[in-house]
Amino acid sequence: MVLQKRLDYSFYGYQVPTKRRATRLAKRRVTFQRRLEDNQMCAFDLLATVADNLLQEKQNPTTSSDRSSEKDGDGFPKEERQDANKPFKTELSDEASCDRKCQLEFVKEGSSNANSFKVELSDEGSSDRKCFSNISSQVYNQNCCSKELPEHEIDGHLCIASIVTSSSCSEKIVAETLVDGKGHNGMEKLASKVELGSCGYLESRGCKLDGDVSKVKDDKFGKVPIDTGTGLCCFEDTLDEKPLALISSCGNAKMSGYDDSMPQSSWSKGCDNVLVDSRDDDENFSGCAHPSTKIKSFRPITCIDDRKTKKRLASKHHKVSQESKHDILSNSVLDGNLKSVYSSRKNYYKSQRSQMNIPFKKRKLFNCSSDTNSNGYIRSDDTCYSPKNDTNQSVSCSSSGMSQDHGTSSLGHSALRSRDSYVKLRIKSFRVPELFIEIPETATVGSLKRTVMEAVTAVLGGGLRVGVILHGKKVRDDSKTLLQTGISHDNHLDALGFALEPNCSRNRPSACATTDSLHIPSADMPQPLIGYPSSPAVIHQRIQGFSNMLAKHQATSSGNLVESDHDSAPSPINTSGEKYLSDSKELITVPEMGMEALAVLPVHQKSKRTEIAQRRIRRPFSVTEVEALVQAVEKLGTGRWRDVKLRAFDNAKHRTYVDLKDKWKTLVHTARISAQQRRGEPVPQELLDRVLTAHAYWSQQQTKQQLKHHSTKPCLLL
DNA sequence: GTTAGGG
DNA sequence: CCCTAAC
Repeated sequence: MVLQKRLDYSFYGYQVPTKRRATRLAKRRVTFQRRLEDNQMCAFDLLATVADNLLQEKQNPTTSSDRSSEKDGDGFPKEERQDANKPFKTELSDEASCDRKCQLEFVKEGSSNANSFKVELSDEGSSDRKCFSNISSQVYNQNCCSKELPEHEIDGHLCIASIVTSSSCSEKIVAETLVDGKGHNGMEKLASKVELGSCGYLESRGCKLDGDVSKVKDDKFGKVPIDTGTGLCCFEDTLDEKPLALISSCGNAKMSGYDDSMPQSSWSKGCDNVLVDSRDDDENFSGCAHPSTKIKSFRPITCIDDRKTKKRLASKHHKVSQESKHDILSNSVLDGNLKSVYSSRKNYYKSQRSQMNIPFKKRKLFNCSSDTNSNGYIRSDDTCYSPKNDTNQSVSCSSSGMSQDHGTSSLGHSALRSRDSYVKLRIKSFRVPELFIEIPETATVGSLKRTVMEAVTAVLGGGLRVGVILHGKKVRDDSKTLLQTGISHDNHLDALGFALEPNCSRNRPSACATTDSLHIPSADMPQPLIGYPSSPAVIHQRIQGFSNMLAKHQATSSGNLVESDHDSAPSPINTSGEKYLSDSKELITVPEMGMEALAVLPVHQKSKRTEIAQRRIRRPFSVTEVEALVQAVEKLGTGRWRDVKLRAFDNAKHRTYVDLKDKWKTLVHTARISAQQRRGEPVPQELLDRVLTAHAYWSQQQTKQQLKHHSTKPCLLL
């Protein structure tokens, strides 16, 4: 099973209504428009936005006109309308019983080319709908036209717990996205560290990612039927048809309700419903289950002309991606972040009331599409994974940094504002690079958690630094004052952004892995899990860029052996992947900025990124591989790397002959140094001895050859 | 496209 | 692993 998890997601550039309409009808027809360039909107936001509106409706059941009268000057409804203590209910079947129910429906609008979809709010039969247009250049897969979200009862606080995506076009089921609370906590810490002048930053509450409680508990989750009939939304990328990622935000989320020891297989296949329980400390409890909410989104990927990119773009990969496009399923889970959003909203109502116009700007998301980005803005990406192998499943989960959003910032627009000459910034979150995890279905949830934790730790532990971006440019001069730089309280700081950047190259791999992995289709992996024991060890192997690979290959005595491309999955072959790579490694955040700013920033930085080559993920050679290499070299010699590759690593597509040559080089070096000086996974001395022997032998042969040449040549000349 | 070697 | 020169 393949799990792709993004710890954070972001997007930017969609417009939020600036005003509530005067009439009820109008009010309910709020159109959110995203910039085409972004071409994507994550389901999370979509839902969040809708939920936001729902919340308002709930709070103000009256018509908008009535509501307006109730509003304060800033237009925020009074808080007392919220019934915070009332548990959030999810009504799945008994609609009639719900006094207030909202149905979120993703509807394809117009022809397939309309490229827009709506989210309809059906409130007691009425058709309130919010229309999102241009969410994706191409939304909806042919097979998936509409998505229906389960009804949610709104109770004071909305909670759209999860968005699970699955593809109706494919039988493949999406795996679960698990978010390890720890991992997220790490992120939170990260974010909090950078936060400047935070006001009212709240700890994100732990959110549990739960299976569909209503059903899962009974059948051990996993039996929840996928409701393809309701219609799934598939966002297809028109640009290059690459599979896009799914977005889901996973804040502090943790799996609960599952037995750690339970094999994932029990739920990985059938459980496409993920329920997120969001608990709010302020409120007794609020949770919501969203069974069968499925959204599939594809992120548009722009092709880059980068030479390197091209180089690395294995045609096969492209191919695969495209092929797999249909197969891709991803689940996205919305998590507690949403909740946070609402809480924050709540706070707004409570204290600030000024930002009504900018509902969701709070989630600052920065997307950097492949074409954009240069300064580490990352497009909220998406993750797509589509293993051909049925056994493989992919999950993509992106979590948004929204969890930190508590709406406490005093000003809606930009976080920056102050009466005095202080610049107040509030960084809600930094984006954490995507992680790519592949784990056998038979692994336990517990091991999954550990794996995720490991990956997260690797990312966060790599050392980070903060970068400041102003108007799309990195501010490198640390000695300048804020004023000199243009970061002053009376300036519009919309264009100010921060980025977490790796301090060293260390983070790169991880980022890459995650990013790339998305696009690597299953096709790419000839032998998915075959030949790999589904032991925990394998799991480690799957964590690209982080842990040592403990791959246990079933060494074939003869030639070809070793890794199929599992590991290569994460390979940065994709164009998008490449670009993102650099992006990924940077955690990005921006103070609350207006939407425009968000949209604009990436653009500024567009060009630069493209040029940054993406480094392949580091894939330490396993002992098995080393053995295969040694064996091949013993036979073929040191000058025939291509043959060595074909002989022993033909199936390991991520190992080029150059890699093998390099490895041999290091092996020779390793063999010559003392054991104490060696690092990484220890190579058996026996192998090292063979390396030295073979190296000596072939060096001698080479020398002989050269001598021959030298001796013959002169003769000829003479 | 391969090799070899420095980085 | 990357990059390049050299073949």
